[in-house]
Amino acid sequence: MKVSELNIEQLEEAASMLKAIAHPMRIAILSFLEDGKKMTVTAIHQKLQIEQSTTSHHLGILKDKGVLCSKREGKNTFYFLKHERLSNIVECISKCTI
Amino acid sequence: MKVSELNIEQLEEAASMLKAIAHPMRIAILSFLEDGKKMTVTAIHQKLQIEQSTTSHHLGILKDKGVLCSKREGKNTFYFLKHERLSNIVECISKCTI
DNA sequence: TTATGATATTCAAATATATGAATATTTTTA
DNA sequence: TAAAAATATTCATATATTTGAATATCATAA
Repeated sequence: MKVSELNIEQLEEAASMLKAIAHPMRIAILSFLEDGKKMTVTAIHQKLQIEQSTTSHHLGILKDKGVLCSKREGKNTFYFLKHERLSNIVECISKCTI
Repeated sequence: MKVSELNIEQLEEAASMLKAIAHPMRIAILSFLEDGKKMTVTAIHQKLQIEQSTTSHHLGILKDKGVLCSKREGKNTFYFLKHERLSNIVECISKCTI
């Protein structure tokens, strides 16, 4: 499908997904999860040095908008990319900002 | 450069560029400008059926954040993609939302 | 030089997003 | 079952974004 054939619903869904990604901490999270890696909330919260609840909010946004998936294992919840392809967005935007 | 090596300034610049794109009308604008196409404010405003001033705001945001360039020719201002590569983002996000 | 067309800017109001403290929930372990 | 660890949710506050009417600016042509 050509991008120019996107209808308003598709434009809104794409925008909502991009908006979820468009935040410095959330881009960092995506970069941690390249190549199928999985991380817990605590691991991300410690690596980013932001509050646990803030981290959980960010992960919730990414999951809600279809960027991440999660899987509970005991006390931990592991988050990971829904589509490997999504790493391309971060890579592409990085190349355009150099 | 690997995405995982991005520092906070680079993360913020990438986020700011992505945030500029992350809007249904602005994604539509990007789709109009694929393949090096150039369009005036009026043409975009008519094609999107949104107000002239709103259109100008959107174009200003995209230009300010480094997504578009503009070139005045007489009374008209033509807008076009700064990096052809940016079409990939829209294409990628579209594939992930199907 | 004035009128017209094209674009940009200012401003206000409505809406959305971000953050983190406090608290609740879920799961395991003592 | 009670305590502890991990995560999620609620809530309030601060900040940012979106929209469009009104107006200003810029460029051309009469």
